This record gives sequence, structure tokens and C-alpha cells, in this order.
Amino acid sequence: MALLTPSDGTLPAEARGWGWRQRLWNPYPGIATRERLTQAISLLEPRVQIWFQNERSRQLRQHRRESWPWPGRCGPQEGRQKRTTVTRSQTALLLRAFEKDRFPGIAAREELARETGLPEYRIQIWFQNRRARHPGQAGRAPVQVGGLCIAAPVGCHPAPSWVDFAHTGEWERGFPHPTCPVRLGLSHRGLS
DNA sequence: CGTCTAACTTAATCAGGCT
DNA sequence: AGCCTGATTAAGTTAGACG
Repeated sequence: MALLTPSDGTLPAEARGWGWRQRLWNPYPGIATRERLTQAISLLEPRVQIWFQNERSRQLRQHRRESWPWPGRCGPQEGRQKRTTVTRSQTALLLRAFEKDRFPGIAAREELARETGLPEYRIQIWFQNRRARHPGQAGRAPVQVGGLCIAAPVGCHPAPSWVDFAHTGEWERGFPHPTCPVRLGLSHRGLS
């Protein structure tokens, strides 16, 4: 895949000429700015959003390393993505998918996007929120996963999360780290 | 092999819209 | 008004590309 980085020169010329890291550089672009960027460089809006996430992360790290204060958000906040209305039928479809697999890969998300008519990235957000808010709901959570993951090396699970330890339906705070290698075999990242 | 980056995750929080 | 839930954020991890 082509890398989108300002440093290695693979950032499309249009974007490089966009005043980035100059006076115009705004680490918190609103939906309008992101949309403009998607047109300027031929990338999808979610990819632009992820790029900004990673770029902020890099800059924050650098600021800390060099003990510079991170300015944070300044100036008027730009508009957000308009709230997507998910219909009952779309919700039902997503719920069925969620019960089957709480961590759908890209292929599954694209399939769901096709079936629901919602953008793939919105599907991803829906699953994120659903996992966060319904940790104990039916479905094969990282469970089998979680259980196995517990036995995995410590570095595997830096932060506790919700998990059904013994497949009993009793949900507790555990360590089903999303990137636990055990999980990778199931559904983590449908990417190639 | 080390470094860098895209893509992914959780957790917390903001904010729109429905009841 | 309160609640539910979509959108956004920081912080962290992993895989893959590249030198």
C-alpha cells in the first residue's frame, strides 16, 4: 500500500502543497476540511481521519520528547461529521452481525456496508461503540480468545477490558487485548 | 534488524436526536 | 430533560514496507 507520509515524500503533491506543517496546519480538521482533502488527494475520508490521528500522535510524542507544550485545540472548532441516522432495519442487521462476530474484519465490514447502505467506516464506529457499551451482550466476544489470552505473555494485554472468563456468561474486567496474537487468528484485521 | 507508518483497538468524552 | 448512541479524541499495539 502506498504510504501517506509527509516525511518520506509519498504524500501526494497536492497534500504537500496544502500548507501542511505551516501556518495552515490544523491537527484537528473538521469534516469539511477532511472532505476537501479527500478531493485534493485521492484518498477516502476515513483514511484522512486516521492519518490525522496518527500524525497528532507522532507530534504529541515529539512535543513530549522535546518538552514543548502541545498547543492542543486552538481557534474555533470545525464542524463534525453529521450524525448518521441508523434505521431500525439497519440496526437489526448490525446486531445480528455483532452477535456472530464482535470484531469483523474489513471484508465483513464491507459486506455489511453493502447490505445496510452505510459507509464502511460508520460500520466500524458502530462496532466500536457497541463493544464499548454492551460488553456482556451475547456474541462471541474475544472470549475463547479472552480465556486463552489470559495465559498469553504479559505484554499481550496492557489494559484490562471486559471478558467472559469461563464461558459462563459472567462478564468481568479482564484482558482480551484486541491485538492479542490469539485473537489475530479469528477476525483481527481482514487486511492483507 | 530497526524504524516508520497505516490500521486497528479501548476508554473516555462530546454532542445530536429521539422519546 | 434524560437517555441512547454516533462522532471524536488520546493512547496504545501490530503488521508490513523500507533502509
